Order: sequence, then structure tokens, then C-alpha cells
Amino acid sequence: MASMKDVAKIAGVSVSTVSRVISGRIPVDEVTAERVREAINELDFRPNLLASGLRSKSSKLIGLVVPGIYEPFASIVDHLEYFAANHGYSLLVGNSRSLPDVEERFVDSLIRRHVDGIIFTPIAFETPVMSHLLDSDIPIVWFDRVSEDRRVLSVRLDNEQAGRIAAEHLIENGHRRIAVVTGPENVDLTHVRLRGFLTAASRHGISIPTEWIFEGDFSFNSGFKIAGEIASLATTPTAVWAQNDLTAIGLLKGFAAAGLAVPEQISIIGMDGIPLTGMVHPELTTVAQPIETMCRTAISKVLEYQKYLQQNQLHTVFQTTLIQRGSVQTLEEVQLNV
Amino acid sequence: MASMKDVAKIAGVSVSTVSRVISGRIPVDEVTAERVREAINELDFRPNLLASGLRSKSSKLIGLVVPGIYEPFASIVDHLEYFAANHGYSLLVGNSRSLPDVEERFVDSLIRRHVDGIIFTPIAFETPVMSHLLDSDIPIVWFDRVSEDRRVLSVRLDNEQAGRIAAEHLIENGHRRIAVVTGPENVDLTHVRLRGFLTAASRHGISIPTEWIFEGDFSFNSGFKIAGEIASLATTPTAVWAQNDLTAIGLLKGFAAAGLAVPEQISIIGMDGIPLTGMVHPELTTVAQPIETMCRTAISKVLEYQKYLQQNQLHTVFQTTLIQRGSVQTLEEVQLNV
DNA sequence: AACGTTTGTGCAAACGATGTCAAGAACATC
DNA sequence: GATGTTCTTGACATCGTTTGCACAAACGTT
Repeated sequence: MASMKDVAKIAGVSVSTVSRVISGRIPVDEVTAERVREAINELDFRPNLLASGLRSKSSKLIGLVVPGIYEPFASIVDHLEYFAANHGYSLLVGNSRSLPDVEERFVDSLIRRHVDGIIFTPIAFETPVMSHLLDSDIPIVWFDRVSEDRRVLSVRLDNEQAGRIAAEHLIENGHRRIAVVTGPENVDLTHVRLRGFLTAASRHGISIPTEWIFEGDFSFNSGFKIAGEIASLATTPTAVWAQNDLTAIGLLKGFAAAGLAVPEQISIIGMDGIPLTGMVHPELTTVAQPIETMCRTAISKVLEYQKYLQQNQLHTVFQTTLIQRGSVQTLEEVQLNV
Repeated sequence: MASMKDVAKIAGVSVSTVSRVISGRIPVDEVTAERVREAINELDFRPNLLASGLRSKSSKLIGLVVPGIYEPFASIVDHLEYFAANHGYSLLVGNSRSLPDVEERFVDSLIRRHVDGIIFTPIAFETPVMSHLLDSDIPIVWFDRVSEDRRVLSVRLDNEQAGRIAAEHLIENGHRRIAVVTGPENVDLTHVRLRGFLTAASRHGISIPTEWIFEGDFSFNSGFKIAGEIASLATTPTAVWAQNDLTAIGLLKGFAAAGLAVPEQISIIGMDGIPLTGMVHPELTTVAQPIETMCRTAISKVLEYQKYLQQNQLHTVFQTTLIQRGSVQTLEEVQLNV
């Protein structure tokens, strides 16, 4: 494969000049530059990014570590790849499958590859690799998680607001008996979302009994299973909030299986705003994340890491918005008094 | 960041020896090896893959180019990443969004990165970059597409068999009036799948009128739209085969919107076997691809490219299997005579 | 004409690994 | 004791870029 040396020889210049023409950052006489360009075309030359990365200490690679690639992570991968490509970077995706040691191995490989930044929804926090990473001065941006370490930037939702939006929408539609399906106990945002929800509810004089707070794991299956449990309750709620859409879709299917009509007999509100919510019947009302904007910001924070650090803009928080569709029923006064 | 030089200094050996200890391929005295290992731990040393890639001409990177990351590609990305990681490789994913120039740019960047292989569902075939790629002796494996160039291996479905399976299942269940929603006209497998379907149908004495063959684009929306068209037909078919699941789910939703009950009034059979088919109501009967096996094979073909080439095993073909669920109705004799 | 500036270019030293080559030590062989 | 063989190791060139430094040519000033 052709190298700069070959180009230089054909153009009758030194490799330095070739390099300058390509980078474009250092002025080269237009006549020689043109000769170099011709030689490049003639040889169909492409610079070797391994070599340039080695020398210039920039691999033009951004690492992404996610716990799975199902939604909303599929969209996140999609958008991050897009924005990264726009800036001339490639995205190296690792799926940890929520397994700490897989995550660790992948982060390790990112360090060895000298990626220019890592975007990360971590599951294990205090591992040896992680502290090596922190000391490596590779820009780190956490997605949907917040670190106390001041070298770690983050991009996240206002999860408390998300909970509030969901609660208020249900309450405005006359619901009083409401259940919640949370994410896993050990994930921080589960608690924050719930807090926002409960606070808003109690502000309207509504309290959610603890036995109506179900712990899910953000999967379709957990929603499906919990729908069965809810359906077999002595008194059933009139509405359920699922802390993510996949779970909400599991609920939808589970209620159908249990013979409960959505939204006539029970309302569902989800959270995330994944495309799938528009494909099911009835379409799912949900609290949507501004994923695209979040991804754009994440890339920007990686690439301008130092700037954000200096301006002390460590954490960027995004507001959610309600997408109203068909899975929430407005209750009549009559039904309220049942 | 620590380099082999630093390790060598601490262990009191040369860099060559450090390299040998790490690679493990060349015997080193156990006493010195242990000293080296200690030094590595002390410095928390990690070899620089850019440098090693430059020198050894192997980046330990596999490139993947797909036209989108929605299903079934999300699963493909997932599995390929998994198998690649198992072999010590990372997967560099590029989403071409079905845009030839985006695809071209990404392939170009893969070449510059000196990836050890490319797995590829191409959309543009005869571009300058493509011919450069072919000449570059980077292993190339096409996914679901077949090339006539003998340097291009492939992994694909038996699309004709897929069409046959779908047709036979509908016919066995008493359907005679059948519509088809194909993929885009310009994709080869659209025609092959259709041919398999039509051949099997005619073998049972059934012919599909051309106005019942609708061209979709593999998207949910095209299914949704075409469902409306089908519903407003003077005589409606009793069953529809969609050439991919996303379209089938669009049909499902579209029929619901048009007031046609699935499967009571119209049956749907999809194709791909994406997880989503189990999440909708009714669950979708579909012709499933053995995606995991296909991905394992694709990785194996990339990593043992020369072997496959020598043994002349250019194209590997996989059979589909039927997943029976709730979207296909068995027609009674009575209904048949309507 | 003598002096600074600017502009354009090449040389050579990195970057951090790998792998060839040769050489010294240790051993066996006759 | 001379010779051959095996084992271990280090020196060094190399992969293909980038970039600091030096130097020559061209230019503008006075």
C-alpha cells in the first residue's frame, strides 16, 4: 500500500511537505501543493491512521460503552455515530451486557487503542481499570449517570422532572389509584425518577401504596410479568407508570393477556420515547428523552472536554417532554368515585 | 503513559524481552519473565495498539457497514460485536443510512484504519473506494448480498427457501387469496424471496395477481401505508406476507387502524424473526433467520479468510425456519368457498 | 546595500511497538 | 578440548506518520 514516501518521491518533494499538504494547517506553495495532490491521486494514497494516531496521539476514535443495544441504546448508538462521523471520528461500540467484567475488558481495550474520548453508561464504578482510566486523561462523559469525580463530565435527564411529568399527566386525567414499575433497585435513576413521581403525586394529595411499587429491570419481560401481578390484585390501579418504554410495552402485552383492556380498564404511561411506542396498539403515551440533543452534547463534551472542564460545566441536564397518545384514558367523575 | 521502554528499564531487560513476555510466543526464561510481569503490574502498563498495529499490520479491528441499525441490524451488530470480542477484536460500526456517499466515506475510513476485515451489507457496488478496497487484500464478507468478485466472501439466507416457507405455511392454513409486500425494487433479495414465494404458490395451483404485490421499503411506515391500500381493495386477500418483520408490524397496525382484525379477518406472516414480533399483539408468525449462526460464520470468514478462499467456500447459505404464532388464521372450508 | 521578516522546504527525531539477526552462555557430543 | 547445538537475550531497523528546527530564498524597509 502506498505511503507518503511514495507520494513524496513522485511529487519530487519531501514527506514533510506531503504531510503539510494533507493536513492543510501549514502553508505550502500552491504549485507544489498541486503536484502533491496529483501524486496522491495517481497512487490513490490514503494516510495510515494507525501511524498518524501513534505520532499525533489522536486516534480519531471515540469509545462508547453501553449495557445493551436494545432501545433506547440503539438510537443512542445511531445518533452518536452520526455526530462523531460529522466531526471526523469513528465510534467504537462495546456492549457490556450489564456484565462488569465484560465492561472492564472493553474499557481496557479502549485505553490501549488510545481513543480520544469515552462515552459511557457504566455499571461497575470502582474497578482498577476505571481508576486507570481516570488517571489517563482521556475525556470521559457519562451518559445518564453522574460521577462525583470532577474529571468525569455527564449528560443526563432531569429524572425528577420526568417523574413529575408522568405523575401530573395521570393526575390531570383523573387517576388516583396509580402503580409504578421502576427500574432495578441498584440503579440510581430508578430512585430519582420515583422520588419525582411520588413528590408530585403527594402534592396533589395522592399517595402510592408501597405494594403498588414494583421493581422491574427495564426489560419487556419484567413488564409482562408484572402486568400479570397487577391484574390479579384485589383492587387494581387505574393507571401504571413504567420507568421505561420497553417495560411499558411489556405491561401492554401483559394486560392484554390478562384480559385487561388498555386504556379502557387500565392506563399506561411509559418513559423514553422509543420508536416502538408508535408501533404498538394502542400507541403508548410516554415521557420522552431528547436523545438526539443529548447525543450531540455528549460528543461535544468529549471533543471539547477541556473547555467544559474549565468553564466548570460538568453536568448537563435535559428536560423530558410528554408525548400524548392513546394509552392513557381520561377518567369521568363517575369512575373517580368508584 | 508508560511504554515498554519504561517496563524494560524497571525490569532491567531490553524492550524486545518485554515484547516477548507479552506476546508469549517466544520462550523467555521464567525468572526474567516474572521480573517483567512485576514491572508491568507496577507501572500498570498497557501496550499501545496503535503502535503494535502499525508495526505488525494488524489493528485488531473489524469494520461493519450496515444500512441502518434498526432490527434486524441491531441484533446483527450485537452478535458480531460479541463474537469479535471473543476473538480479541473490536467492532467498528458504520451506519450508511442507505446513503452511498456516507457508505463510501466510512469504508474509506476503515481502509485508513487498516482494519483486519470488513463485514458489509453494501448499497453501492461499483465505486472507486470499493475497487480500492478489493485491491487492498482486506478480507471482505458480504452480509445478505452476493458478489461475483471471487475476493468477496458472503453469508446469506436461502431467500428462495424463505419465500417457499412463507407460501407453504399460508397455503397449508387454507389461504388462497394472498398479497405480498416486498422490499425495495433495487434490492436483489426482494426478487429472490418473491420468486420462491410465487413458485411455491403456483406449485399449489395458486397465482398471485400482480396488483397484489406491493413494493415496500422494509420500513414500518411502508407496511402501515400499504395496509390501508389493501384494506380499501374491492376484494381483499385473506393473508399477506411481508418480506420483513418491521413491515409486517406496520401492516398489523395499519389493519387495526383500518378496522380489519388480525388474524380473524386477515392473516399476516412476516420475515426476519426480530424480538419485536413477540411483543406485539397478536404475536407475529414469521420466517426467522438464524442470525446468531450467521454472525458467527461471518466473523469466522473474516478471521480465516484465506482458508475459506483456498477451500473455495465463498458463499455460505443458511436456511430459515418458521416461527408459528398468532397472526395466521387457519381457514375453515366454509370460508374457503366464500 | 545592509538589514530584518516572512515564506517555503527538507532533515531528522520522535511515537511505541515487533521481529530479524547475531552473539554469548550453557550444555551435550565425540 | 574442540566442536556443535540449544537457549536466552539485546541491538537495531522498521512500520508511516507528525513536527521542531534550520536554512535558503524572496521580500520589504530604511
